[in-house]
Amino acid sequence: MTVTYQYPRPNLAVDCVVFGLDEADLKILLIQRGLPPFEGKWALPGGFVQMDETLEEAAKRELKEETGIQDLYLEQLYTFGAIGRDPRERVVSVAYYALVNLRDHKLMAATDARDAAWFSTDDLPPLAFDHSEIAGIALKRLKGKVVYEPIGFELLPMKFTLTQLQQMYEKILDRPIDKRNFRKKILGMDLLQELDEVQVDVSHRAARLYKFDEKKYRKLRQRGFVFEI
Amino acid sequence: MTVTYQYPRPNLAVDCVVFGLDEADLKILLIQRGLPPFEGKWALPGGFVQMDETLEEAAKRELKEETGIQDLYLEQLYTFGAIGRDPRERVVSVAYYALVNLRDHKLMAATDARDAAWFSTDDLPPLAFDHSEIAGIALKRLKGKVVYEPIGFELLPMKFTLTQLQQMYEKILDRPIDKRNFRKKILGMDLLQELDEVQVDVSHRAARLYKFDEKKYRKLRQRGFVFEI
DNA sequence: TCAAAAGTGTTAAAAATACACCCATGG
DNA sequence: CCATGGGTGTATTTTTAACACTTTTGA
Repeated sequence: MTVTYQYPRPNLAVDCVVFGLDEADLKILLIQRGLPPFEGKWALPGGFVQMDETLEEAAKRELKEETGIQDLYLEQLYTFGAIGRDPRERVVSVAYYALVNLRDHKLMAATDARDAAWFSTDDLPPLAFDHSEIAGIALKRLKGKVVYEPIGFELLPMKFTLTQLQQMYEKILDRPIDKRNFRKKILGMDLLQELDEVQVDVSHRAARLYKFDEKKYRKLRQRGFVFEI
Repeated sequence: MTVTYQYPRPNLAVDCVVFGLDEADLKILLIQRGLPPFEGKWALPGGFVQMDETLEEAAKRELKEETGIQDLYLEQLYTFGAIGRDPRERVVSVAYYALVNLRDHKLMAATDARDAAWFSTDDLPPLAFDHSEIAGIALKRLKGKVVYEPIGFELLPMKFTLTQLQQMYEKILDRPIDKRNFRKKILGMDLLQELDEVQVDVSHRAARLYKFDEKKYRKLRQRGFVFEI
């Protein structure tokens, strides 16, 4: 299929910075490119926007195609439009960032990608295009946003302990948090639902499990409540 | 000039939400469209991105062409990519928001625009395309950002009184601020340079003039200082 | 019984808020 | 001399920060 336009148009793409958390640290999902340009190099998953899909739909489609990941928290980050950012031709890219629970999402590399893998945010390989810059901006946004919106829960399993929650913030913000003050604050918000369950298979006292109460949060926010760590 | 591509591409545009402040309230700059679609309707200034310019350059060019405004604080807001947002064809638009000192910028409507005018943010006319939504998101962003980045100064003249500064925040945030506490806080940040000048032509005690010290702010920020109202 | 992490309150310091009067100037 | 907005300090409340020991559990 070919099309003709009266004026030239930039190509429009989406790129995704997918964050995941494991026991060790905060990670980003990268794919190894199977095609030129930058063949063999690591890059953010992404691709061109089709005419019948929104930007967010394009981001979700590409993620699924290239990494197998579905059902995630996705939010627009920034649009990158520098002239030479793609060596072939003009490409403007709308970047998204996503948060997933790393353990729930098994990777499978597919179309256009040789491989897909998680990389620690403080040990990223050199990336194709301007993807290092995009990843850096995404990380900065995540650090900024996680403290005043309850998005960090997206990185955890549905049921989590207060220590897991605290460590999530410590890893993202890269600073220690006082355990007692943290618990006081987070429980005081009345956003967590205390479950009648505790950890299993741990060789020490099992911690109580909690889950984030989305419904309660929405109600509180309507009344002017602002989440804050 | 015509061009042929292998696959269809969305058209790429920019739109600008320009905020200005006067004695009365916070305003947005609109143009009255001189061409279809939505001919005669009010809309955000904007237009298509050319191949040899970045997104920000496109935004600045369109603003200058359509309203005569130059030299302003400009920041990317969000990219809008819903399928039917332009009735003619698929157009993805990168929205920017800008802050100007209303009195320094005389408007002159030009290309594609019949007219350009300032409208109070709480009394906007119905707008073309999805521009009402864009304006709403821009206002929300401004309210959110003005409290933790010193961008509000862009709305004031270079030299301003503390009362003007306070009223700027009151108009944007839409809530009263205590005069003494405000002065204590803002002067305590050590970001304002106290000038040896006072207001002229006022029929009461003339207030001292200040200016924002950009250099000092950058230094402080490097040391971890975070601006906050 | 030991190792490992869970769980729990109080005190001090800092920051935010509430609040009212005198002063300088021009008309 | 009056109207208008400019300029200033203190007391109270709220929020944040610092800090250490006992409990539970499985190995």
